Amino acid sequence: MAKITRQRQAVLAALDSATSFCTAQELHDVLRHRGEKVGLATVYRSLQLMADAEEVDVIRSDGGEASYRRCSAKHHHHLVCRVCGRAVEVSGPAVEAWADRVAGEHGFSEVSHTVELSGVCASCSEEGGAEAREL
Amino acid sequence: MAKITRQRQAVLAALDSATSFCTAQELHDVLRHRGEKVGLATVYRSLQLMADAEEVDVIRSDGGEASYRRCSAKHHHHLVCRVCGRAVEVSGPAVEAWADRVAGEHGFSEVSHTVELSGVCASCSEEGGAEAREL
DNA sequence: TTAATTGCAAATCCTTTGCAGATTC
DNA sequence: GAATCTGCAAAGGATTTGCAATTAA
Repeated sequence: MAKITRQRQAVLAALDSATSFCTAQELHDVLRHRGEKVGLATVYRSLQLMADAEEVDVIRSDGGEASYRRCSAKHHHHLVCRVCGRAVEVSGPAVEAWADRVAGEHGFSEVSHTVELSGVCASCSEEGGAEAREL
Repeated sequence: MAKITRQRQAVLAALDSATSFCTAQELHDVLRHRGEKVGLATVYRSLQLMADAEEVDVIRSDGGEASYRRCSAKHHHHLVCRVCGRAVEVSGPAVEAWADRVAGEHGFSEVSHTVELSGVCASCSEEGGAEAREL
């Protein structure tokens, strides 16, 4: 079973230090800058394993790439700023309830849902275009 | 502006006859079987145009492919069966309102949201594993 | 020791693009 | 006739995979 290798820990650490969702390639860059030598394929493989073990969340961007995020135990969603990329975690009891109800009405069970909100945060909309320097 | 070509109409027709979401490649196959000669690239291009014009819905599957579906004019979401792939359109006034409120609370504007529900539909869960033969 | 893991590069898969010829308006 | 399409094949970008060398247990 799963061995605890330097690479695996590095990927986890990179994931932990990320503010929001990251693609495998972004994580690979982070590791590279940190001086950790980890192959891109290994990053992909590690993320896959973690995703299978449900240790990380996976979402698909519009471009089709997979983004990963280490997830806290509890279920929640994200509100991401389209301009600066800042993300806020929001819990949505209302949404959870809605999802269950709607699913139930249609006879569905074992329901899971994906909810992602995006918009422009206060600072970015005021300044009319402050760039994202923080990634 | 948009020309009405045989290929374009064929893609639209294929999309209309589909029960649920289809990938570009699936649509291409459908057309092929119907005897319509339409290049794969053309299918992609048509779908892109339609998606831009908001004439079709686009979602990303777990595998990373884009799936398209002709949609009614109004905004709505989908409840998809993980087993047979059947999809139900659900409107979510509750979700829309929630999204706006949450975003507002965090100072975000120009909010958009993505919501997809998946589960196992009644027939599939009863039969404990009836396969999806219909695609 | 030994099964699991890594790295690299080649291979895949989905999607996009360049371009010459065909089409719609 | 002019601006748009289409098809094909080549190009791209993300992710996967084969395999020999490496490493944790």
